[in-house]
Amino acid sequence: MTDPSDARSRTLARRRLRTKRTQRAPITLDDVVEAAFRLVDKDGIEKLTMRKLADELGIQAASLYWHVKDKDELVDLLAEVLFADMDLSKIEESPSWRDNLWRFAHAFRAHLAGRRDSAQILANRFVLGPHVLAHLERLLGWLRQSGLDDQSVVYALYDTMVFVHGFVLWETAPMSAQVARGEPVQAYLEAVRAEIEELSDQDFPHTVALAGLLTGPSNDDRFEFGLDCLLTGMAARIRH
Amino acid sequence: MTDPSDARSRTLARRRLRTKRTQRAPITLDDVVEAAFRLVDKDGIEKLTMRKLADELGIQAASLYWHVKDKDELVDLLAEVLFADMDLSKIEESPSWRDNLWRFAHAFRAHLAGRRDSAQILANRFVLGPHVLAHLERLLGWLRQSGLDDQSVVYALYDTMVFVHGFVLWETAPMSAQVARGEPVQAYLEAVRAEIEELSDQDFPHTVALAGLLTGPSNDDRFEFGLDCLLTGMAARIRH
DNA sequence: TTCGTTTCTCTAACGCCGTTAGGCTACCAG
DNA sequence: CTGGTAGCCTAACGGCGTTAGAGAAACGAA
Repeated sequence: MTDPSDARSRTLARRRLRTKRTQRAPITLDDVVEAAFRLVDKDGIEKLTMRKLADELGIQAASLYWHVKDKDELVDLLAEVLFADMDLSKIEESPSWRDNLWRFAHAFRAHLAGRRDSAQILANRFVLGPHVLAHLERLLGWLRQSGLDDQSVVYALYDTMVFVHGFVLWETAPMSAQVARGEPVQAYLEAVRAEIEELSDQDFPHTVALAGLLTGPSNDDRFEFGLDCLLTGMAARIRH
Repeated sequence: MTDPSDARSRTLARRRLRTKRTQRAPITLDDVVEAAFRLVDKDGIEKLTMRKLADELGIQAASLYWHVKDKDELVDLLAEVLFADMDLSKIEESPSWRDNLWRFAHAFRAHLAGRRDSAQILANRFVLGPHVLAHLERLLGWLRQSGLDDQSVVYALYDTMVFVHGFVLWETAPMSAQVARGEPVQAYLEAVRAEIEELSDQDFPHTVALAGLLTGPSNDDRFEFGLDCLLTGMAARIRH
C-alpha cells in the first residue's frame, strides 16, 4: 500500500520534466480544488458531489480517490485554500495594532463575501495547514510589534476572527437558503419585515417597533458597529 | 391535498380527548424532535438520518414525511427548538443594559455548550419561529428599557449574538472533528501545540513563541475577553 | 349503527450519494 | 526489454432522501 500523499508530491515534482504526452495531461490536486470551487460558486457547497466534481474534471468519480482520501479531506482542503487565498499583502502595515486589526477584519470579511458559502466551508474545521500558519504568523507579528502583551495579542486576534466569521455566517445565512432559489436578498428581507409587522402589537411591542432596524438594509453598519466596539473595548482594556 | 401542518395541529388538539387506543399511541411532532436530539447528542448532527430517526421512533422512514416536509424542515425545527429551549427567565433583569447583555451572552453560550453540535445546527439557518420571536421580544425589551436608542439596541444585540455564536462554533470545532473519534479535548490541543512548536523558529518566530497561548487551556478567558471588549466598546460608543 | 373522512403508518421503489476493489494502460527507471 | 508506479477506468455495495400509493384505525355525521 503506497502512501498517496507521498506519491502525489513525487508526481508533481516529476511532471515539470515531462515534455509531451500522448493523452491529455493528468489532473493535479490544484485542478481538483479549482473545479470544486467552480461548482461551489455555481450551486453552493451542499450540492458539491464527488460525482459532479469528477464530471467537471472529465474523469470518473472513483478516480478522485487517488488525489484525495475522503470527501472530508477535500473540504478541509477547500477550507485551507479559502483561507490561504486571502491576500494580506495588500494591507499596508501600520504601527497601530488597532489599524492592523481593523484592516484585517475588513479584508477577512470581504474575502469571505467574495466566495459562496465560504463561511460555511470554514465552519467546524480547524485547519492548520502551511498557508494558514503563514497568515497567522504575519498577523501575530503585526500585533506584537505594536507593544501589546502576548496574551492580548492572541485573544484580540482570536476574538476578532471569531466575530468576523460569525458575522459573515449570519450575513449570508438567509442568502444561502432563500436566495439560492432565485429571489434577491432585498426581497427576502422585505418579506421578513412584513412578517414581523403583522405580529400583534400587544404581544410583541418592541419587535414590531424595531422591525425596520432588525431587517435594516445595511449589514455594513452592523459590522462596523460590532467591530468598532470590539476594538474600542480592547484599547480600553489594554491601557487599563 | 391537505395541508400537513393544519392537519397536525388539529390532531394535536384532538389527541388530548382520546381516552384509549388499541394500538400504540401515534407519534407527535414533539416526539420526532425529541428523538432527533437524542440521536444528535449520541452521534452528532452529521449522522442524523431520516431512516435512523424513524428507527428510533419505531416507525418507517417514509412515515416521517407525514410529520415533516423535508429533512431541511426538520433541522430548521431543531434550530428553533434549540433556541427556544434556552431559559431566559432564569436571568434576573437588571436596569443596566450591559448587565443584561452580559448575562444573556453567558446564558447563550452555556446553552449552546450543553447540546452537541448546537452551533452547527444554528448555523446558516435564519429561523423566525414563535419561540425565537418571544425571546427576541424579551431581549429587545431589556435593552430598550435601559435608555438605549433603538439602533444601538438592535445592533448591540445582533453583534453580541453573532460573537457568541461564532465563538461557540470555533470552540467546538475541534471537538466535533477529533473528539468524536474518542480523544479528549486536552489531548488534541496538546497535539496542536506540539505541532506548532516543531515549526522553524526562523520562519514562524511569533507563532512558536505564542504556541502556549494559542492552544491555551481556557476558552472561558478568551470568551470573557472578547465579550468584555465588545460591551465596553458599546458603552463608550453610546455615551459619546 | 353505518359510512365516508381523516390520521397515521406501511411497503416498494427511484435515483443519487460516498466509497472500495480490482483491472487496464501509459509512462519511467534500470 | 522489463518491472513498477501513476492515473485512470468499470463495476458494484450499502446507505441516503424522497415519492407513490395502499391500508388500517379512529373519528364525525347521518
